[in-house]
Amino acid sequence: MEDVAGLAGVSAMTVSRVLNAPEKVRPETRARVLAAVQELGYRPNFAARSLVTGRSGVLGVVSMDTTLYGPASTLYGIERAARQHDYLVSIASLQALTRRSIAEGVERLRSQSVDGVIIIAPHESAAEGLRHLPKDLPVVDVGGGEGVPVPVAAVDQASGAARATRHLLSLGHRTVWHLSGPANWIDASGRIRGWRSALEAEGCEIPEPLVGDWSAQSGYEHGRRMAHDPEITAVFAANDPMSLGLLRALREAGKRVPEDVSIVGFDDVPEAAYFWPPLTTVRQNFGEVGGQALQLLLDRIGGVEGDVRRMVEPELVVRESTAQRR
Amino acid sequence: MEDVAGLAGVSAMTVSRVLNAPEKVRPETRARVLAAVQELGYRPNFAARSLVTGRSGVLGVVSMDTTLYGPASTLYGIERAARQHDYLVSIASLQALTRRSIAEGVERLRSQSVDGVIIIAPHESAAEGLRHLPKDLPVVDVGGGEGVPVPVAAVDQASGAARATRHLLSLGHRTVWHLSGPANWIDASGRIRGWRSALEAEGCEIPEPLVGDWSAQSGYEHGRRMAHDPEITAVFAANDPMSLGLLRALREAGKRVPEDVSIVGFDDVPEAAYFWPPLTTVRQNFGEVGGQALQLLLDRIGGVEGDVRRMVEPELVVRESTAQRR
DNA sequence: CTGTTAGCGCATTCAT
DNA sequence: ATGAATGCGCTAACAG
Repeated sequence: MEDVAGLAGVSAMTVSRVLNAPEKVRPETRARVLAAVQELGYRPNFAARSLVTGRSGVLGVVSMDTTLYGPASTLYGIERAARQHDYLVSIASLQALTRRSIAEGVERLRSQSVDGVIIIAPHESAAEGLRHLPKDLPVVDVGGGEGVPVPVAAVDQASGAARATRHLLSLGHRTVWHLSGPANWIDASGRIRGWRSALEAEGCEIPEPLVGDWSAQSGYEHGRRMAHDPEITAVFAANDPMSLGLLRALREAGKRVPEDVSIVGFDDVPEAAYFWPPLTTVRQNFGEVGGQALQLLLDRIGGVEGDVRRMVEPELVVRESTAQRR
Repeated sequence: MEDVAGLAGVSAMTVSRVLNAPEKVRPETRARVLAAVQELGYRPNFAARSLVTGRSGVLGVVSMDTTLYGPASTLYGIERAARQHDYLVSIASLQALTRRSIAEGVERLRSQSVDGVIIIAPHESAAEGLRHLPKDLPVVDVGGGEGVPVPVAAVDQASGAARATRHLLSLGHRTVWHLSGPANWIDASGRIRGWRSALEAEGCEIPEPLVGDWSAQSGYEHGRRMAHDPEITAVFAANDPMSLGLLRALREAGKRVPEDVSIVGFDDVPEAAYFWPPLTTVRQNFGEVGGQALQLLLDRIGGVEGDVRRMVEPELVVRESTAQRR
């Protein structure tokens, strides 16, 4: 910076001003400095600035398995939004969602002095972890449940599940079975809630939910059993991979979809339109959730207080895996 | 830090040593310092350390669309490996893989003084971008082509494609058609190369490759056309989503897989085993690639010179979408 | 093994 | 509108 100042014939201070508050410097001086910056290829030292301002310009994201479609898309949304606000995003991925591992991930990020952290941890045990966070670090949760002590951005799972269920009911099905995710996942319980309330509202019988583990394999295994039950004419599966497994199991057992059984999934992964048959499913706008989470975090960093919940509405995408009950 | 030093009755320097080179401090002193650190909840200031050491402990990853299975998995592998070496990973995702956008991503990362950058950009235009990188920044490329001027970690695409092709040939098919990715993607051209050479080695006719865009939709569209040609009994598709589209198109047209047409994909996404029929495909170990890339980068940061290529062998996973020619 | 001195590159404060 | 002095928190180099 001294060099730049020298070349431009000003003091280091002026260079600093040009970079941080250009309007406080006379245009001609500014131009000279900028030219010098260009010529010398000067790059501000981030660590030094951070040392004196106390802010790093880096945000952290703690997440489990960023390989899954949901977390990956959310992360992508966060990163895109962060870029627009001139923030960089660092990631800490977790092996498990225990209170300890969450604390550890946050700690790792914090030791690099991130300005705030977004936690993607749609699991009950995460809520516990969120309660024991350092108070002096702005934190936002993505997909968190009700009792979470920090701002939350999430897709309205219950609403999406209700849409799916009502769609099936409107097709004349007596009731709707549910292949759910593991019970201690926030998303899973939200979807169960929405499904159940939609059935209740219509006075339908409420079957016991079948519990899968999100994988296509678990959908397949449950599907093999369901195929034997002629009562089952409509199934709402809690995500698209399970729907895929379900689809295959039913077909192998000689059931036709949607003629014999209608199926609705959840997520709308890019491939869902090319399942066989094309899958009716509930689309989650993860990018939007990521953007909302970032905004919430920026607010927090800016000193805005209070617990906020930003809910994003999911959307039912009707394709060919659902049909009128016969 | 002064406070810690005071409480432990030592100088600030000793505290610093305890944190960075514990073996250079007498155990009892060390214990006292550690206790003081605990009690005061002291956290080293990262920016200050970085300012004086010149290293930040942060690595950058530049990638396009971390939503796709390949990049997401690679990123995950990198992050996991980085954690073991006490590095944090920051990401810069790109909208497009032009020379400009790559330079911009690297620049964004560099302005936050990352110690090195890994570029996931399996696209030809990226090679151009890689040639114009700052010389003073350690860079490693994932999935890059031959002429790339930096160390590269990648799956051996040609080898995987050859395996897939030979598998089909060994099943008695006269030749193998290829549904490729866009020509300017490194992976796509590597797979074309491997497929072609395997056909040549057996003296088979080499059909013109059909060019898709990686999406299930493009697989579907090409599939509709291919279904009319009775000559086509074996297809090697350049990734799993295209295979999915292909599968559906063929079936809709009344062709059976694998009885009428055999299909091999590439990637082995988690759902591939639940396609209908379960997809024979080539598994890429992205985690391994990520780990290798990180190691390469660490070497570079450590001053190791030279262009290195670390190739990871893919593996053929035989399932039920391929069968003997009838 | 431990302490002292110095300075990393920048922004804040107070002058001019 | 610009400059000079000061210190952010830490570690490298040297001294003891």
